[in-house]
Amino acid sequence: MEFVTDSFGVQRPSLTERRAGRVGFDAPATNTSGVRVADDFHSSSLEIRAPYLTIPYGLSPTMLLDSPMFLSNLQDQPSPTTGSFPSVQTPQRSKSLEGINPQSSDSKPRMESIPPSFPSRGNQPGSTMDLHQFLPSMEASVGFPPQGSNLSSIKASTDDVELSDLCRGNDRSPPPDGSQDEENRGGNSSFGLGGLAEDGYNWRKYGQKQVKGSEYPRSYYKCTNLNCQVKKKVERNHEGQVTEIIYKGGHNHQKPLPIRRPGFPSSSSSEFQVEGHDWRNANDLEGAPPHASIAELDVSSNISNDEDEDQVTHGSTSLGCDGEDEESEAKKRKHDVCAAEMSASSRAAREQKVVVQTT
DNA sequence: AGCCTTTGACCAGCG
DNA sequence: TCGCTGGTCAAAGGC
Ligand SMILES: [Zn+2]
Repeated sequence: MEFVTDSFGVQRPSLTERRAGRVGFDAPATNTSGVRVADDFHSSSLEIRAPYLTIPYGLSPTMLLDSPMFLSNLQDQPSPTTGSFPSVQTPQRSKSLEGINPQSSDSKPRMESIPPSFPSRGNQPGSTMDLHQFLPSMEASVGFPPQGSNLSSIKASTDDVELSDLCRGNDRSPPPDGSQDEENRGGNSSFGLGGLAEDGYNWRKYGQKQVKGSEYPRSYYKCTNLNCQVKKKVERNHEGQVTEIIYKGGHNHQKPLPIRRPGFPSSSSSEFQVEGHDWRNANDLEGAPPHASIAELDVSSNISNDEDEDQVTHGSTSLGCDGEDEESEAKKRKHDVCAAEMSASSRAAREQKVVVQTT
């Protein structure tokens, strides 16, 4: 991706023109459908993915990232990797970093969003952090396996953040089966889970493609917020579970108002609760909105880690009041949630582990 | 009407 | 220069 000045995501004039010119289509031959199944798995993505962090399912990546504990621990707790406990290693940035942070003029655009905050902490390349400590706290704040969310693992790299094995439906991106509509429509997701990886933002899918390194198709999403060019790539397996999520850029706005009703997850807001945790309530609340923190975080990620906290705190979240339509949505969501929960429970048995790998 | 997903095609980077 | 690949566009259609 390419970065871009500030108009990232926006149709570039040149492009537009070009496209306009070709309207009638010529249809050469690009066959998107040429699905290739991971043959050389990892070929291109390897570098990027190599470094990753696997987190117990139920944890929200965002939370992770936002969690001060987590961050601080990453930074301060270098320790050897123990077999039983996770450790994090910070990879050095890989090539593809680009970002997009239009808003922060000073920062170069780059890609990463949630993750950014994550990696930003442990930027020392090659360093290994012990996650023992932050885990507990995270769990606590997150509320462990949140219903409906099946985050089984998260991968994070300095470049892009990757969340792996998120539960299906977490993302509002459509499941393979086609039930997607429920999830996506109007930014409401059926599972509501909005995706753990989700951060409580609204996303619009703008493309899908079979990526060579991955077995599953990758979906591309953009933040629907005006002026926000954050993007994310989501990969889902045949079951609809999110296997990987990569965020790019940082949000320059607050999360959409969640409609949160006790006991019910909300659609867009569902994302807040994806992990059974409400961003607004947690420590991350304040600013945790991935957006803000991320945007800046990633900026600092290359450099120092000190500022993370500031950024993390700087966002103020409005606890949104409930909207009217909220109820109807809530109902709808409830329904979805139930489904999600069911599946979640079945998946509960998944291994909960944190694995960090470095290149 | 508005917003979203789907989907085929185009574009750009890279080897 | 060519082909591959990832990313994006935008028309079409759904809700
Ligand atoms: Zn945004």
